[in-house]
Amino acid sequence: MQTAPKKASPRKRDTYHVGNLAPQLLDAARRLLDEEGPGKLSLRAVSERVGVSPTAAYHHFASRGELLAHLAAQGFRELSQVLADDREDGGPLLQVCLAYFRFARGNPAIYQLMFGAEFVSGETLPALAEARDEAFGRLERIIADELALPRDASEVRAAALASWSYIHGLASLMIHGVIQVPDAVGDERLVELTLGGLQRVFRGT
Amino acid sequence: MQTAPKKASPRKRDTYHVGNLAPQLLDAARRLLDEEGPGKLSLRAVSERVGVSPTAAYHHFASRGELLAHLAAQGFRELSQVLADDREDGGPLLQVCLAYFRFARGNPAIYQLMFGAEFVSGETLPALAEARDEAFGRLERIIADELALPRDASEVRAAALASWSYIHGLASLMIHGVIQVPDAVGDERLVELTLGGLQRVFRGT
DNA sequence: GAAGAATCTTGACAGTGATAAGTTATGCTC
DNA sequence: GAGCATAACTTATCACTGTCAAGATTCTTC
Repeated sequence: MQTAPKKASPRKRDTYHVGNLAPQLLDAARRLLDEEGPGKLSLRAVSERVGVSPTAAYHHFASRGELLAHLAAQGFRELSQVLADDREDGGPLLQVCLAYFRFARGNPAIYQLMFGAEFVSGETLPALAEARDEAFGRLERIIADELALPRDASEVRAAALASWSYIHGLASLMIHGVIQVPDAVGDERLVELTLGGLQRVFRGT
Repeated sequence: MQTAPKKASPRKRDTYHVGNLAPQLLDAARRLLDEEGPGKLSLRAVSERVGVSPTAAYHHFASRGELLAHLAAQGFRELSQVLADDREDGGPLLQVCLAYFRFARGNPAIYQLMFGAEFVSGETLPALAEARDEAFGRLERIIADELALPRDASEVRAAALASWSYIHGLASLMIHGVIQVPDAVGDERLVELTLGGLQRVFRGT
């Protein structure tokens, strides 16, 4: 099982490579995504990295989109984990937004994929919707705790959706280079600043 | 120079010179984008729609990306217009968020392009950055008016960036199908609900 | 009119996702 | 173990994409 040539020689295929290919493909895709960014993520590149023929993936995924969807689902699971972990001291909202933002900043390619339009249009993979819903549910619970009084479920939902919109918007603008945060500012400061901005907006009203 | 056949027949190339090709290409691309969505927006499809050879665009745009960038810039100019127009009665913030959201809802493909990662990475077209900055500047001025007291410029900027993050995040989540707003709710209601949610969050803190 | 530049076309190349048909390994049944 | 059905993987190929190079056409300027 350990032939694993770093880079499959393009000359001749020596082994057939039966094995659990799907997770290997996902791993390779994830690494390729982090290293080269999306756009470089072709099935051929992924397959070559694993050392397998360009069309081998089709025996495990219906299409390129489905592979990407699995990747995105994995991203949502990681995000859920992050949101669950970083809930310690300080204002819960600030903490959670910071953790969210750091995840996006640290994994821009995956984040882009998670919320990109590559496959989201049309019907999505059930596992993806599930992972996404779970991440949002976690956020929702945190927001529910944040709100002082016990509230209507729909109110909690609206507040969570609004918070999600804000932090996702900030992350999206940052990732796509729309806002270039000067290095002197830093991520934490950016989140603090904008949260303070929101606070000021809603005090003034 | 008004030969200008409305729609070139795709069968045979009868004339050589079309005239001012660049705007025609942009127009065709815009319509194709609205009708078929991104992903269907290939240079070949655009060229064929204008009735011109597949590579004609390269005499007016350096690459496909540059054409898309011009399209995005146009989108930002439209958005600026929308933000300037819909500033009448009611709370300015709600009005402006509504206008913004309606624009995104009404032009999902262009909006996706404006904030997508297709070309934003790397150096962007100056005209695009300019149009984007102008749209944000407009938002910034609106937010400045919204805030009661005269404020520090950086505070205004932070508040505007936060507001932008929120409404962009909401639009992005909607466009990518992450949140499916039930038809019974409607756009206005969604914006109202989430704005109310934010208010509640920042009151409770 | 002719020269030269701008504009547009044809032809080609490398790369992409995807399908179809053939090849090899795995596992099941006796 | 032998035989065979099936899953896993490969090769060959297709249609499509962005892009470049070189040729054909039109416009401009003298």
